[in-house]
Amino acid sequence: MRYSKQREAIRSYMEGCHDHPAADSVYAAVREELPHISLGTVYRNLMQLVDAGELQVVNTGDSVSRFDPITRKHAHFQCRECGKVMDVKGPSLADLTALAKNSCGKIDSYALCFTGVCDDCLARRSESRVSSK
Amino acid sequence: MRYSKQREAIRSYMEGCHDHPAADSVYAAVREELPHISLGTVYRNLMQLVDAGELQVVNTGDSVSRFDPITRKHAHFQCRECGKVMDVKGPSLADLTALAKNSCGKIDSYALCFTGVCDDCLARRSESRVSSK
DNA sequence: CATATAAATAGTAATAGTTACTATTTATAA
DNA sequence: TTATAAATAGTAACTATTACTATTTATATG
Repeated sequence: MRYSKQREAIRSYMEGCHDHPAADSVYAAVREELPHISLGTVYRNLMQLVDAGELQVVNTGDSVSRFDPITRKHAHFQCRECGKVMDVKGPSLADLTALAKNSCGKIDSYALCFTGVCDDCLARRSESRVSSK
Repeated sequence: MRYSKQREAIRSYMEGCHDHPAADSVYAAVREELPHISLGTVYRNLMQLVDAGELQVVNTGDSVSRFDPITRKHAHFQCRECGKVMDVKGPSLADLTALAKNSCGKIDSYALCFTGVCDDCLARRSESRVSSK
């Protein structure tokens, strides 16, 4: 894998990025620094970084792939109101397989995404409830 | 929701269908009975049946929506070799939220899909290993 | 039973996310 | 310095899904 300023920009953007952006968000962000970068380059490099073990793909079930710089397997939470995705610590593969009753094959990974309403949206709700009274 | 033979065919096909087909598989299957049914009709009716609580959407993370006549929330297992999706009993929302450490908001649902190699593919593997010796 | 009407359909076009292709640029080894 | 292979930008293609529209059809009512 040869150096390229495009990949470096993507890598350094993703490094401290904990809001699980989809490719188009990464594209928008990196374009501030490299206005001529193409969306295809963003996709290609994100996948290369995944293959290199520097990123992880997160699929919440809403038809877009998101990217996470924390490569240790972990659960996520997505707010159905604002769409935000957050990390969830706790469940390990061992915990989860211990709960699983079926013997369908050899389990070696998982994807777990919780759904609900995030604290911010809950707060926003009660704010507007109060102010409308 | 008015009767239609198309919806009835989709409903009765899905009723006893436990292999979690995607829309295109449902389309192919129902076309044997109704050769002129259109793919759009299949999608529309599958979603209507989901809205009516007769089906559930299953997202394994491979970019297609699958459909499941068991509407009680449950986990799944997908074989990375053959793509097959199976039901997994055991983990409940209560079990899973008990494991989750973060307080990101109010969790009210989840999607859990295990990944690995199914028993059939494991058997196929050892078969070919034996026969190639 | 006839018929009005609103729901559903088939067929097609459009959309979103993603991948593939290709001519050109660029990192880097010799 | 230069050869070369990897990477890029830009565009086209692809897949899953949704939207649109003219036509058909289930069904409630007179």
